[in-house]
Amino acid sequence: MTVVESGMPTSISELCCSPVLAGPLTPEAADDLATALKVVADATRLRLLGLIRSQPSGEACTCDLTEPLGLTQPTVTHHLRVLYEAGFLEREKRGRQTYYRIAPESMSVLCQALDPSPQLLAAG
Amino acid sequence: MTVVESGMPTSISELCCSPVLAGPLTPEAADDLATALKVVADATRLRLLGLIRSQPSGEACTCDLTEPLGLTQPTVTHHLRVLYEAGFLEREKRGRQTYYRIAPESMSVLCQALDPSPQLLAAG
DNA sequence: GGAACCCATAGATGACTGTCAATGGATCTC
DNA sequence: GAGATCCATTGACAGTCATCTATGGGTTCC
Repeated sequence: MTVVESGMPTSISELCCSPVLAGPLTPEAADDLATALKVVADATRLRLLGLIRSQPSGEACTCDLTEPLGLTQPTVTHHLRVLYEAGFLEREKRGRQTYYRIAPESMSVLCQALDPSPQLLAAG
Repeated sequence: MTVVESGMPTSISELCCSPVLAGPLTPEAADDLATALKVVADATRLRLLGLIRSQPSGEACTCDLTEPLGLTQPTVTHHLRVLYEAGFLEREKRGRQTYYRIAPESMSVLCQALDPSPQLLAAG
């Protein structure tokens, strides 16, 4: 059986579309943005995103990721879970393996919230 | 006397211009990017950036920032120092006060390292 | 059905960090 | 110069988190 799961939109989709750093932030808005950034502000998770993105199929299962990172399987699973629950990854269970894909637009949303520069505003 | 200090380019300018998340990252590159992201992945520091940016003069001194944040002066000074040393803020000492400004392009550099999406690549 | 494989969970531990109180240094004002 | 003001530094403490070992739950293959 094939089960496709969509990440519960905890942090990413909360950020909406306005470049918040254009003005002062409410404590709540700052917390939401900081929570999403904390997920990406980790070297292991950044490498996971890079590894998954560089796969020809655009996806990777957990066992593909432990060896290049040099970490144990529970640690890799932990980081994949964090990325998934924050909305940066999609996950699909096929047989014994769980495949992860980059959630489209997740990075763009984060950047647009961070940087109110002209080219980003023009693109939106 | 007026002393203008430029942030020692610890993390931000190390990130260069290539969208690293387009492919797999070396442990060193991942560490550099994560270090820069950790600086911004804090609600207090995000609010500081927003407050400074929203000043009509584009700059703010420490005493302007403690009260709207509801934090003590040493804590605010600590966060301003972190942002400065990472290259997100410029600082200028005038008399008793120290004024902080947003370092131009610092956010754009971070976003370009994070997001290899078309509109960002086209702008570069 | 049993063995092998893949992944998730639980619990423990060490390291990092955000915050504060207390203090010191530098500058302005009178 | 004395006092006041602004900022930086230090040391301490509590909370968070990345990692590991050990274990359990499914799935495939023989």
